[in-house]
Amino acid sequence: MFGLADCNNFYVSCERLFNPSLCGKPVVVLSNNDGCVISRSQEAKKLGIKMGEPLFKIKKLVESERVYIFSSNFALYGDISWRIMERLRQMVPTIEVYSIDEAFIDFRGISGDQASKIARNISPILLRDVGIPVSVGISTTKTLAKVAAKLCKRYPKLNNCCIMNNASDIDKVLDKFRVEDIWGVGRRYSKMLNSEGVDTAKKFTECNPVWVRDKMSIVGLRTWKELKGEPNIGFEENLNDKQQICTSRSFSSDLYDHEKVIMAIAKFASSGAEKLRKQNGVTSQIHIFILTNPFKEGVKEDYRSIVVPLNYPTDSTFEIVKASCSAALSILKSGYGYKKAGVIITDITKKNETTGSLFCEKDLGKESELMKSLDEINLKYGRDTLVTAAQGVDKIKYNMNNLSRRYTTSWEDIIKVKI
DNA sequence: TCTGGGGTCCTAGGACCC
DNA sequence: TCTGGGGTCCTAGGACCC
Repeated sequence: MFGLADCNNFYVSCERLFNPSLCGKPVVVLSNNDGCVISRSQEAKKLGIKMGEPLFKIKKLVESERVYIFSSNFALYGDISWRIMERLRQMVPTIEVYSIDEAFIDFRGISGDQASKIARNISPILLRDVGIPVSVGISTTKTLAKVAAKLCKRYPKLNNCCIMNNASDIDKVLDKFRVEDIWGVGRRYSKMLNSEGVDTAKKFTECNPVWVRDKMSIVGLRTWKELKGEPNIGFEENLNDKQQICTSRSFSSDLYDHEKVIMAIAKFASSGAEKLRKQNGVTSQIHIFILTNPFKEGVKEDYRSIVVPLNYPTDSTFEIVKASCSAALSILKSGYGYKKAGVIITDITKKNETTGSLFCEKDLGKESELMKSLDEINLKYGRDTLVTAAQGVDKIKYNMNNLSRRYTTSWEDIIKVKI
């Protein structure tokens, strides 16, 4: 059996944890720059607020219905997530942390009865020890466990735990389960399937596998097999090392000043480099991209990206910032207002498994020590205590007008709460 | 006026090799 | 009129996820 533990309305639940008066009220959490809705309480869903909806489109509703609004506070959510995962690890054999608010559980080698017994305890214990409501679904494959977890959210009488293991139950569930709700079937595929008359998960399992493979590639076929109870998606305990690290932001206004865009790129590059060092990686290739506001009509539109190969694999902030900035400089065009930019670090290998370069003139050992000191100083005295000059001193403006405190991770904020 | 950010995997097609 | 067969690697783009 496989299980899935999935936090309910995670970001909203985190905000409520430190502000219980929000319980029972409509609450939403916004994306960076206070752009779109990315988490909604049950009450907010009931008001018809959709996932991904821009804030300005629901302004009226927010005012008339007194919806509580929060800017995203990832320092808080990340820390609460870590607590959830640590507590979960103590209860079950093995977990795969799948996202900030979800973990798969490997129950293989344990009897169905025992797995069910454990599963029923997870939600009450996490609620008691961490304070976050969690749905738990278990079944014979990851995809079916996803279905089961979704049922918990649909039927409160399940008490946040749904065990789906006999064939006739699964059959009944799939018959009522819409194809667009299946994990792995997105907007495009559900539209295609619907147009072919395949509107339920059950009908999907009755499709010809050759047809499925043809229309939805090998990925779709895997989903098809999983729904029929045949495990086809691997269980990965260590998903920590990223194959690419992307750091990007939208700006609060269009930037016509190239210098400002370059400063932002330098900042993205250096925070990417820091994440790279955290996983002991080195990169030999970076992508830079810049774009104008695609929603704005009547202005000149531009999207540009460039791939920069590096001379030798590196984790140095200096190298990565330098390469990123000069690449960005080469693609920026005057007269365009840039709304968003980003740096993607790719071609990542392990630092200790990478051979040095014959033609590198730098003392890489020294550079490594320097980076270590840089990271230590920024850890001790706070982010951006020490930055590259390219990044500049002036902060680039982002909208963040409804930010809660970092209740669990910032010493200043912890003190404030106590007072 | 205001529209997120960070990932994964797969496929097709081009450039190149012998 | 006729023009091989078998590969690899890379990239862009598309699909999906949260």
